[in-house]
Amino acid sequence: MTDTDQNEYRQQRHTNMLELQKMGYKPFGEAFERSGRLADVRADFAEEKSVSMAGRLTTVRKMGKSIFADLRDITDRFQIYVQKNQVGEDPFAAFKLLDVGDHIGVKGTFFTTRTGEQTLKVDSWTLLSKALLPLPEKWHGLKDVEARYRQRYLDLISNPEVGAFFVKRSQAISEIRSFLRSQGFLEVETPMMQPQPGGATAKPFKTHWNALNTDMYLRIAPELYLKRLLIGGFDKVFELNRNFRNEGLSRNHNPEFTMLEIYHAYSNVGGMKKLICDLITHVAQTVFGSLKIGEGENAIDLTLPWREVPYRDLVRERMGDDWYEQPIEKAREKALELGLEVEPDWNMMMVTHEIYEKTIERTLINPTFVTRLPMELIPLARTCEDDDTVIDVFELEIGGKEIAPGYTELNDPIKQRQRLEGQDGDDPHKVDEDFVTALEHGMPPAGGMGVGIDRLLMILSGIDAIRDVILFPQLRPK
RNA sequence: GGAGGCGUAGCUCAGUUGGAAGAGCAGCUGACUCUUAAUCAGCGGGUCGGGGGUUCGAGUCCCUCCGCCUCCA
Repeated sequence: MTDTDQNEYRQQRHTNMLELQKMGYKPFGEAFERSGRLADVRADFAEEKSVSMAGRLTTVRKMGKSIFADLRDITDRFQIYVQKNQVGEDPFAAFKLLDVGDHIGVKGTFFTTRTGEQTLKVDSWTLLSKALLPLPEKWHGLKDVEARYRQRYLDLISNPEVGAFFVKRSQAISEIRSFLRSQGFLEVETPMMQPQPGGATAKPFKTHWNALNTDMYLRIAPELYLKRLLIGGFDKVFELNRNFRNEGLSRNHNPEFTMLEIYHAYSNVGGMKKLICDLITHVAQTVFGSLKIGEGENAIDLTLPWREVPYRDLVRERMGDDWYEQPIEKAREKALELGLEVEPDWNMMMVTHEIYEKTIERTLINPTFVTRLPMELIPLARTCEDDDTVIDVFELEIGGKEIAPGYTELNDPIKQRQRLEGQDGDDPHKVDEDFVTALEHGMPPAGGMGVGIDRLLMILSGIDAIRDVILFPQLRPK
């Protein structure tokens, strides 16, 4: 018994492979020089022109002494025509042993069929790689959600729009990098393994460094290292890479996700605001071709300028002008009426923020900068000059999702220590002494910003599950 | 973690009240030199997610485990 006995498909294809081998074909062939990708070759189509192309055989229409078949690569599908008289008796017989899914290379000349389809008349062909398992069905494609993620390669083969999106994702990432570079920002790489996770409030993944017998954490944010670089004199830096948070899976959460963090010395929250407007509209325009996304109720218009509203004004606008003047009991009642669960010991700020997160945030469809958030929510940024109970910050909301928070960064080491101690009062060990020490050496005033890239791409492409914008989303191991 | 839904051929899916496991595509055999979801004729293909139970009899009902989806925490 061998594993080729597993099912009739593998067995049949194995048999076909052995037959081809007998006829002198190498089932897992060699390099093949093609004139170009299928779309490029098609772009230069001319009657009688000689070309070579390679791809995966996706459909085969056998008609006695001639065969029509489709080749596919990531760019296109192209029809080839194989005639017994043209290629010769043995190569024709061998071609009939090919299976859907095999990679082949072909050489021949262009012609146009009676029905007007650009086609390659094959002079010779070679086997590049045998597929021992069949592809998903050609017409319905692969729909099984689990299989699509666990075997993404099958998804990419049978659902062309999936591949098209990930090409756009790659272009968007590339545009973000070149845009920031053109503005004078320096891309840097900081540790993904950190002795102490910081820069955000989230559960980290823990791992162990054997040689040093010490626990390490996958980063939840690169922030504290990027700020060290500001102290070191890099005045405009960004990092575009993965963060890890030890949380569950959902439509909007993958435990590893792509984050862009940007820091600009001598700038502030206003500078960040300008930068994110320019960055997002640039990517929308160059990669997705429009500032308008979707239709109907949830259509998003990215046309500048974007709305800006202080947090408390927004709350008053939705909950009534006297929201902050009422007793806390009344606020709790209203939260309960909205179907929210609030704890009896929550204060006004906590109840209000619950309402904000659960009911108000999701209604902010067109880009909205929510500014002046309560200090308790954000420990690492500065308070406003005119009011030290609110933070000089924005949260950019698009499509009902938080896309990017931007700050005027806190560079006062004394206040920073107080904030960190206040945040984790029970466990003073969690104050990152090394970071506070760095601040004591003097960090320039700066604007800083984080951009959730996966969510941004969901917005720009109109895709509503994070799994569909990540090539290999995490799933429970089988 | 909680509630609900789903899991049947390689793929996409049916399966009635508990009574002989089905279709299309894919595969195999044959015919066919302009087809394109090729067509025509014929033939094979199943651990009904795993395990247990009820029953004369389970894809179907019950329990349990696994995985996926949706909503909630």
